[in-house]
Amino acid sequence: MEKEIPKTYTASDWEEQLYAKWEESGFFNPDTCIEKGVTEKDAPPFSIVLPPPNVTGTLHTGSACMLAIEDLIVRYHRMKGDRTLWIPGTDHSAIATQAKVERLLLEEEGKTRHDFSREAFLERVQKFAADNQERILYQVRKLGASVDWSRLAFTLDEKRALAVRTAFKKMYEDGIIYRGERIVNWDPKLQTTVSDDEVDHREEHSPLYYLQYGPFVISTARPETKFGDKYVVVHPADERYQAYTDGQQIKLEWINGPVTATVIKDEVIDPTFGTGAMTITPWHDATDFDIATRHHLDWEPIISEAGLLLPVAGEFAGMPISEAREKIVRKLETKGLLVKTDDTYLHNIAINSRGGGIIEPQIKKQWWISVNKEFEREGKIVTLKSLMQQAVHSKEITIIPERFEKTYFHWIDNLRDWCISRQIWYGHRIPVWYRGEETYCGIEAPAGDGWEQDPDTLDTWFSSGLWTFSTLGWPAHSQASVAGRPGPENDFANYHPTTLIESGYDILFFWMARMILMTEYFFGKAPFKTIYLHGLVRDEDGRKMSKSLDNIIDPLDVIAKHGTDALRLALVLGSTPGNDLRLSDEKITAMRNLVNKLWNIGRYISQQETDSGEQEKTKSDADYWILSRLQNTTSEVTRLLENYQLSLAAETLRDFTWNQFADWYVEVHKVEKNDTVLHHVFITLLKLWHPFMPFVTEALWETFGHQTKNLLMVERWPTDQDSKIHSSFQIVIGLIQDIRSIKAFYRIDPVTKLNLTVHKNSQKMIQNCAVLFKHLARIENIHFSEEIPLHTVLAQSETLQVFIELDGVIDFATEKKRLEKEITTKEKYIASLETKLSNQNFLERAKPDIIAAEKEKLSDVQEQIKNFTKHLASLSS
RNA sequence: GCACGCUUAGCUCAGUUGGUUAGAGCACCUCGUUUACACCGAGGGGGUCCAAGGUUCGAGUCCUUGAGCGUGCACCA
Repeated sequence: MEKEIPKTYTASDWEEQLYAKWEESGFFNPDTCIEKGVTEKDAPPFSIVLPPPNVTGTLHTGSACMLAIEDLIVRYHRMKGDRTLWIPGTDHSAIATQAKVERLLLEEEGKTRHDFSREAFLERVQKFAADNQERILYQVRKLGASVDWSRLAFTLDEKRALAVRTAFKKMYEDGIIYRGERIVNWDPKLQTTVSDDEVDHREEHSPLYYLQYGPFVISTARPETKFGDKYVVVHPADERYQAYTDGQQIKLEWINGPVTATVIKDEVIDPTFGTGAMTITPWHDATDFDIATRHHLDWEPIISEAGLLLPVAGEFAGMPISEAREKIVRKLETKGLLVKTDDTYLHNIAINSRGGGIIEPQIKKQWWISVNKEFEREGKIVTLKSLMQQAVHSKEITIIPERFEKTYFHWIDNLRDWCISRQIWYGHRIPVWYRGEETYCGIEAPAGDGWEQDPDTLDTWFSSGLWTFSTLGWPAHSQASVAGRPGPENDFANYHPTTLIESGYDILFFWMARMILMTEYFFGKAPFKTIYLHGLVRDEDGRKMSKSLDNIIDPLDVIAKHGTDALRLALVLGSTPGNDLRLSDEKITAMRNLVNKLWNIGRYISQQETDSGEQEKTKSDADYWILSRLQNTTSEVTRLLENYQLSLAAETLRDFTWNQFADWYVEVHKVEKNDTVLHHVFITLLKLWHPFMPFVTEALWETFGHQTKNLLMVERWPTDQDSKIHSSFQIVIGLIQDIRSIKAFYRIDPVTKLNLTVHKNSQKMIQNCAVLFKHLARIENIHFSEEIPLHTVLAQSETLQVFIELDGVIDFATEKKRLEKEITTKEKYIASLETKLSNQNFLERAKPDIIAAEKEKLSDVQEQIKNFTKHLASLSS
């Protein structure tokens, strides 16, 4: 090669142009692969959707982890010859995006959304989303993701809007979606409801007040909600309150004057908490709401949606909660109603996890998906809950790691109806119109005058729940799509249901569960076969990355410094599904070194004279050895990838690349010069590595592969031949290592060449590779003899023995000690093997191959110890 | 409260039907610039696999209990 190849691989010199080449080739699109003959028309499909990143977010290490894993799997399947489709997209993330834009408007222009018309505000949000989308998609490219850009989707685009409205309409007509007045999680800050799953809990100390409520003492952490309380609830079996009967009315003095309280007996009360008596505020507490519903009690609002006290609070009306609480407590105190205050009380406050405020439960009329409504499915009565359970229970879906199945079932057990309406503006509008008493649900607005559309929008996860099929042409093309025909209009038939979904375990409920719900409901099947959950990426101290800790690792910084391949490997190697992983500089550096190692193997190969006219050389022991190792590696890596054991696959490859190929075979090649084998192993290795480190392998392929014009990306995945190759070279390696070790032990300069004698019994094995052996072990002369010279040092590997001539160089007293120590170690081992093999139970119950292996071990060690002993004796003579 | 996970070499972690004398990377020690690579090479030290019981011929791996750390869900008057 004329081209000067740099000693180190500089990722930034390659990555951009390589990605451009891949993209231009069209091979990210399975239709192009079929068209160009890379993939068979009837090859098995492999489809996966990219978990759509938040359109206004930035790519974090978690997304990088996701992209690394998915691209790895996708590239493997594409090379394997599967019809591989990976659909990219972004999510409008309704609340998160709107909240962000609102914050920016306030900061930059001092305006709120109410300073705009709904349309004008949405225009601003859409512009912001569009601008940001470009950035996030650029980042996806930087990671090397081989997604089919021609099928790019957005959860809020036209096609998805049609899917959303179609889905809503069907569920509405089936009565699965209903409108109902129930208690909801209300965020006073963002002025919207959120679902149960979007609520985070934070522990907080707040005073627990004990208040005199007529003859009862009740406790509360929220005195500001107590104005309307006219029910006092006790456990029916609580003896302290036996004197009071259910429904009994009691007149008593309360915050703003006399009230009539009614006694309610309900088993939900925990008699051991506080005094065992409590008053209820059904409008602002879910448990209270349940009690009120059960006993048909009245309810009224105390706090407005803006978080201010209502007229029922009398003199406190109009105050925000924070201000009112203290004043109310003071008034209760002066009235003598405050019994005591417990300052040690710890309770959870609910927060909107989407950057919102403290949740204030309210009763509101909202849209819901009923998860418990029974309906008929193939002659059976089912519910959405049971369908979701069945999908995993029947193993139609496998979750990796398996333990998340339990978490999933537990979540479903606690699942309540899903509140899907939001009061924010950004999102899919609820496709329902009202006119007087009439309600209309449809894809389009109804004909006629006077119809008003529901102002609410849908929970962003409603549209995400449809993602696996809304991206595959449903509903526009799903009916007419034909399996086996190319083109996006046939995607539904070709690729639905998808093969795999991959994401962090933190969105198992938000997203996976909802996709299962939707797909099971609409199609009676699961949206994917396998769920692969990766862990959270943490900093090197194991902390979650966050802005406040200032410990965020930006994937783009890592890429700029060490390259995408190094980053991807750092996220894949040494990590297991479902377990968090720590990302450290050391780890990324180590991976960069691995990338560079492969690069330098390529560099070595490029410097060899490739004499194409030369006849293929006869294969040596070492050649057979590396070929058999390659074969093992190929089959092992393939097996591991099929089982989604990505880290082990990478580790297997690293071991082969570095410890077998680079450390031994490249050194062999310097002597034996078998270019054909060297090249073959390297080329195969590039293919095997490609899914893990796509850039450097493609770069090497381009530079050194040159026997084909194709991109490595669409080369065929290597298969292992059936023929088993045998080679004794591994034993020679062991011998060389033993010789080196002996040299180091005696502090002999490694460069020093030694002479040795080989017993006739081992002659053949050494002679087969004599030149090579001499070079690698630094041997000057080899004598073959039945007579072993006196005063030598024994080096052995399995049955192979050589005698190093070191008379006059070393102290044989030391050598005796060394041998004695070796013998002692081995004797211990023999003892443990003998114990095992003399155990009748072991012989009767262990599998025969295990017993045979143990016996072989024993005889091997016995042989070695015999050699040592014999040699020790010769030293003494 | 219910559930799940982690605890293996100084550090970070692998170890998938229980079966080589328990592994890797980094770090450490000794030696080395041999023309692929010092982002390197050769050699080496280092572990009662959290504890205690149990099942088994055999346990890092399975069961029970406990400890420490972490996570999810529920409750929270």
